[in-house]
Amino acid sequence: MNKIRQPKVEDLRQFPLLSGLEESEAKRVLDKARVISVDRGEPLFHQGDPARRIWLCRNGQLKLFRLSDSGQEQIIALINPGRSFAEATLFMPERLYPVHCAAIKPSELIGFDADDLVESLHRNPDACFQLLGTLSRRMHEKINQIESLALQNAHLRVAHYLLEEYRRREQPATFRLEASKKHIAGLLAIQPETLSRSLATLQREGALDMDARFITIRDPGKLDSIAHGALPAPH
Amino acid sequence: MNKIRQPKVEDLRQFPLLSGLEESEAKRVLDKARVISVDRGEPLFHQGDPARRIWLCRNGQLKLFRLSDSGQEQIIALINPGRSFAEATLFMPERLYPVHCAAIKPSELIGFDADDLVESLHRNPDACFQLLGTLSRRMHEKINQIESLALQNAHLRVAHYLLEEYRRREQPATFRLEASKKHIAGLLAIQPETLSRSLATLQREGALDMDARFITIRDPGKLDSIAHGALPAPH
DNA sequence: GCGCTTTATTGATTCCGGTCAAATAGATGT
DNA sequence: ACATCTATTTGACCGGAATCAATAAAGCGC
Repeated sequence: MNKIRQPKVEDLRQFPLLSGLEESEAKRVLDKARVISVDRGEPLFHQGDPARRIWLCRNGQLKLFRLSDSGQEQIIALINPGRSFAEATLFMPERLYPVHCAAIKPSELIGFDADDLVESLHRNPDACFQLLGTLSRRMHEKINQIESLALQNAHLRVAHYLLEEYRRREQPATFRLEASKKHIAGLLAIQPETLSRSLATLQREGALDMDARFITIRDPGKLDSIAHGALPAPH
Repeated sequence: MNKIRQPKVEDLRQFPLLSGLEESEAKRVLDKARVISVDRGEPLFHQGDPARRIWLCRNGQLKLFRLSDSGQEQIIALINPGRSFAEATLFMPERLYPVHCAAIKPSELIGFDADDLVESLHRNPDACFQLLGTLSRRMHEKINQIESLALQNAHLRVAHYLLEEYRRREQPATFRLEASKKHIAGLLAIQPETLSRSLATLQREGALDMDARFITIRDPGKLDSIAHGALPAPH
C-alpha cells in the first residue's frame, strides 16, 4: 500500500451508491475518502481486519479470497475497475472484513470512511435502496456460485464460466479472459492443471479456440450443451 | 399449499424487519399478508416463480434449494420457525425467486406482500437498516458456505458443521440434529452415505457419540483439530 | 531486449468421494 | 398395530480431479 491522495468529485460519480448525493453530502464524504495505490501482489487488507473503509476500484484488478489451513486460496470475487466492495461490512455486528484482498495488478482505489457512509445512508433513503439492490444482486451471485460448486463438476463449471463471460460481453466471438488462468482456476475452485485440460478438451471438441488469454467461441450451442451435462465421451 | 387465513398482529412482532412499525403501518401490511400452510414434502414455490411474497416461517421446517440437471438437490438453507426468507428478491431487477422452496415438515408461514413491504421500507429508514443488516449477515453465511465447499473435503465439512451446531446452542454436550441426515448431507453437498461414514469415523475416533438424531460431543478439542485438517489416519 | 520469475501445458499416479447394491431401522398414515 | 414408504448404514467398486513432476511459454522489471 503506497501513495495516498485526495479523490476528486468526478471519482464519486462513478460510485452508483453515492452518485445521487447532494453537493454538500458528496463533499463531506469525499473529505474523509482517500485514494490508495497497491502494488501487484500486495494485500489491501486481511480477513479479520477492522473494516474501517469501503472500497471502489478505480483501476487495476484485485481479488477477494479466503485461505485454507493448507494455504489453498479460494477466490470469492475478482474486482475490476468501477466495482465497489466491502459494503456489507457496514451492517455487521462486528465490522471486520470477511475475506482477504490483494492486488492482482497494480491498482488504485478510493477508500470511503465507513462511519461516514453510514451517516450518509441515514440521510439518503434512496442510497439505502441502491445498496439493498447491490447486496441482493451479490447474494444472487453467491447462490449461483454455491450451486456451481456443489452441483457441477470441473468441466461443467468451466463451460458455464466461459458461457457467462461470452454473454456478459454481448460482443461475441473473441474475448480476453479477465484474469490469468491460475486465478480463474481459483475462482472455479479447480487446479490450474484441470482448467488447462478442460480448455484443451473444449478446443478438441470444436466448441472454442484459444490463443493464450484470448478465447474464441466457435460453437455456443455445443458449449451450452456441454455446460448442461452433455459431457463429451471421455477419450 | 393449503388453508389460507389472516395473520394476527402478534405474528408481526416476531418479524424483526417490521417489529418497529407504527400501528397504522402494521395494520396496512397485515391486511395484505396471509397465513399459508404447506404439507410435508410440498413445494411453497419454485425457482423462477414471480416473487410476489416475502415469507416468515411460523412453525414447521422448510428447505431452500437448487436442482441440478440430473436431479441432484443442493440445499442453500434450512428454514426454522422465526426465520424470514426471500427478502432479497424485493430489490432484484426481475423479482423472481432464485431457488426452490419446499416443506420438510408440515409448516405454517406468513406471506407478506412484496410491493407492500417496499412501501413500508420507503417510509421507515430504520427498517431499511434492519434489512441491510439481515442481508449482510446472510451474505457472510454464503461466503462461509463457498469457502467450505471449495476448500474443505467431506470430513472437514462434517466436523465444521457439527462444531458450529455445538457452539450455536451454547448448551453443550448433547443436541439433536436440526434435520434428517439426508438433508444435512444435502446442505454439506455430500451424499448421505458419505455423511454416515464420516460420523462413524468421528465416533470411532472418540470425538462424539451418536444415537439416531442425537449427537453428544465427547471431545470438542479433537473435533476442532479434525475440522482444521488433523485428519485421522485412514484405517 | 534480456534474464528471471511466474504461468501454462501435458503425463503419470493416487485417492477421495460418488455410485450401485443390499440389509436394517425408523416414520407415517390409516 | 400394520403395512408401507423413507432414511440410514455398510460394503464393493469406479472415476474424476488432485498431486507430483517436468517442460515450455509468457510476462515483468530493469
